[in-house]
Amino acid sequence: MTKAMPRVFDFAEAEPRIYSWWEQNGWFKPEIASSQAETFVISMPPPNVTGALHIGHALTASIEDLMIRYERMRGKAALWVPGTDHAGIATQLQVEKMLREQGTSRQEIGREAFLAHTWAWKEKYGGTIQNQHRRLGASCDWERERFTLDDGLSNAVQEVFITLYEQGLIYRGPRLVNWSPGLQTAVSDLEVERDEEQGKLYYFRYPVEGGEHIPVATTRPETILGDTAVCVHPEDPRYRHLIGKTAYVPMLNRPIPIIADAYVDREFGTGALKITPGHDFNDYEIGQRHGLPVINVMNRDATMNAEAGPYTGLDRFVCREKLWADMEAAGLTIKVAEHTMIVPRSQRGGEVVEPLISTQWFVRAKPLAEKAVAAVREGRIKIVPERFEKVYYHWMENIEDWCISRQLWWGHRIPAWYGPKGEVYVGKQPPVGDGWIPEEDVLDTWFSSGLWPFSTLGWPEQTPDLKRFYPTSMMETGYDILFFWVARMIMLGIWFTGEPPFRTVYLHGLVRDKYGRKISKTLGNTIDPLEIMNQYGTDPLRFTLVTSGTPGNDLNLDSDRVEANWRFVNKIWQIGNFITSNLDGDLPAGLPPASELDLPSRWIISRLTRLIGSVQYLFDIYQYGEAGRQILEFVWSKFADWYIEMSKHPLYENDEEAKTRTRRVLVYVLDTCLRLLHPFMPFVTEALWQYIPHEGDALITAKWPHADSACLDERAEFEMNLIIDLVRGIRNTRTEYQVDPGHRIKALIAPGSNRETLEQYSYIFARLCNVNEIELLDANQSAPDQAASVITSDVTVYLPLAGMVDIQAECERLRREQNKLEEQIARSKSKLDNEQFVSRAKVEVVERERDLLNELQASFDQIMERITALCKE
RNA sequence: GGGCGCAUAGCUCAGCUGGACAGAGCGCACGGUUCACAUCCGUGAGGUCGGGGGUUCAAGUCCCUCUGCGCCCA
Repeated sequence: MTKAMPRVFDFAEAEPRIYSWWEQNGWFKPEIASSQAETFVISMPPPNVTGALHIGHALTASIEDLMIRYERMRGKAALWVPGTDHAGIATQLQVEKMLREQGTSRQEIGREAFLAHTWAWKEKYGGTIQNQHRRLGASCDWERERFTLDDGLSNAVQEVFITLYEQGLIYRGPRLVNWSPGLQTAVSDLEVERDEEQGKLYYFRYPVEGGEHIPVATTRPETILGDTAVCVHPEDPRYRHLIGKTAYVPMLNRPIPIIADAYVDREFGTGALKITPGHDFNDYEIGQRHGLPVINVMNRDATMNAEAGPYTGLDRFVCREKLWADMEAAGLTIKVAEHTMIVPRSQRGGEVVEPLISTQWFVRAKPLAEKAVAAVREGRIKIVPERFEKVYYHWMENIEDWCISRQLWWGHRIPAWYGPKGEVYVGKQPPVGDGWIPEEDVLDTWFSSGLWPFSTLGWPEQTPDLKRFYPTSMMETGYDILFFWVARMIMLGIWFTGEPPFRTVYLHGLVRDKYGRKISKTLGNTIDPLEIMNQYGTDPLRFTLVTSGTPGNDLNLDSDRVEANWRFVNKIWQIGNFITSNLDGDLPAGLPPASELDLPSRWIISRLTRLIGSVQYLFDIYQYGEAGRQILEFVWSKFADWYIEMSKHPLYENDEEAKTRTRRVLVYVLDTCLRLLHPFMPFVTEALWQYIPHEGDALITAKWPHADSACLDERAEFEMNLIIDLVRGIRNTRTEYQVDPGHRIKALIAPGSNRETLEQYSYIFARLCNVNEIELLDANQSAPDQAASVITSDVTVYLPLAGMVDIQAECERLRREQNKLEEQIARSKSKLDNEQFVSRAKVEVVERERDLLNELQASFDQIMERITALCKE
């Protein structure tokens, strides 16, 4: 006996209840599968521990949960490892902001107190995002949750650092790095964004010995103070005579050489280049080639240092103005021109990043990258969509050393010590003896997240989890962190475990607003997933996120679609309502034998079987969105609109066996649809499944459907298509003749070759197009003149609409139909007359075309017969 | 400079391995209180699939090229 269902799906009530029921039963754990089961493992991209859920997380979680639920239903030991990231810069900024509001600063309270504050902050806000993932229905194994600063993971970080150092792959040294003056730390190349901006190009005259001048242009005049050469093209006739002479740095009068290098672009600016190895990456290289000294003129806060002479202490931009004004006064300036240039800005703070000489720790990336490239080339890692493989190769093959030290406090402290004589020691513990000072810097957050797939499973310990679940199966994340994260996981994973950390990389796009604009706080177009879930529930949000786009491409999120999918959720619920309210007592599980089934049942089962096959194919090629759309189409436009409507006939008649058969089909189809939909919409499907007859405890652990080709029934599909076409034709005709929808009409059917079927299933017309009286005509019987006709294949339905049918109008209608058919027949015939088509196209295609032509021909004959009988010239 | 993506109905998007008439949702027009659902049902209007060329018996779908928009790398 089934329980009565509530009339509407109360997601606010159901979601938390169902989620904790799942969780408490341990169904999120891989242990529910047998110990021999194949594994399927995803490491969740760890969100910022103190962050809040945004729409991008919702997309990530929706896709990953879909994958996990699908594989779990397929019987795999599915493990989704959740966790969070300490997000060094972001979190430190949050806490510093708080301290500022309290009137203090991290410098004031010191490192230890600051870290205590940050841990407290993490404890306070750390749970937020996990709970928000619960709201999304994420079926991850919370008992295996990890945090990048956990002891185990910190140990992994140290292990990796020390090993790489011992292998000579980590080194420390002064180098030109990207310095973020606002954050007061070095950042990696990836953390610098380069955008075109409108700036100025300053032209000025560089004094040369002997009273000559050489014109030079720069976008950053303040760096003049750090120039150590002027460089010209060796073949530039304008300046050739100056090569080897001495120039003098403006305002400082420091002598520097004029050198020649083919790097100089003679077309740009004045064709002469000032060289500042201490503040420009290209100049640094030129400086190396020519053995030029490196002069650093800036402090870490981007004020000028003592090397700047009279400008010492000025901010870099103030210095720029002041220096230029002084040069102008000294008659050294030429002009200032508008200029579009590339400005490097900090990804985080947005301020202009300064190339600065600084002693930092680096990873020599090339050896790691080589293995990482090979893994993808050899197919041990597959990237979906495939086009990203090219992007990956390009980056990996041109990889630069990775600056991994950060002048922050929140993060993994670099395991290094400096001895009293300036020695460097790398290890977990300081060496014995006095005077060893620990390294102050911490590691780039991505260094620890680069270990995520194996550090979360216990590495470097050979834990049972590591043995069973590593390598993981799927890395699902946004394409925007392909380099930041995915590439580094691959490099470090292979280097340290000897295996790629995952088999497949699936990259999704960015969520944008409905007009395709990037989501940003300043634009005010942020989409809060929590707001959407409050309004519509989780399922519509998830379904929308998964079905609105295609892999690897950005998706424009339109709230109208969420609303439409909310209606879909209701539709499913109402289908359940209908079916459960029409059940009575126990129902045998499964389907009755096909031989006992009526035409609509054989048809819906055949269509459902095709759907399952199609969904399987689409899942196999990661086309989840299309799969979801097809399921929706089936549920709404096949099952609800047709089968359920037709099922009312047996359900409301008195044949108990027919009733039972229909109920079994209804339950079977609904059950299968719920299984197919569960990975997309876990809550409503589970909630509803509990109301229908089922075996097993929960849908979350139910078996994924497979297509049984024995259920395909082409004949049934043909016959149902015919009936559906006729029903549609009758509906059209009724509308065209403006027959009141409530008005029941009579139909005379000339059944052609389908007499038996139409006789048996004439109730469908009664039910679906309000025809109350049906008469099947014999071959020799003629139809009344006062009737509209609906023609499909060799069947004609006459609707004697007394007083409504104007014969002339009907003839016009028929002639329009005739013309249309003639066109179609001509098109079809010309194809079949084409020898090339018949000989080269696949047999099925040719056969289908022949069938089509036969159908068209039959309709055409019918229509001509009617025209002859009815229409006089 | 190199690479990539997108361009399909008024709007937002599908269309996977090329195969009759090009699809959905929303919007629009018309009509519907019958026992799952007005969070619904029925009917309809609306598209030279960005332009051009090519491959093929067959192209929105593959190739080339041009235009526009966006992204990544340098």
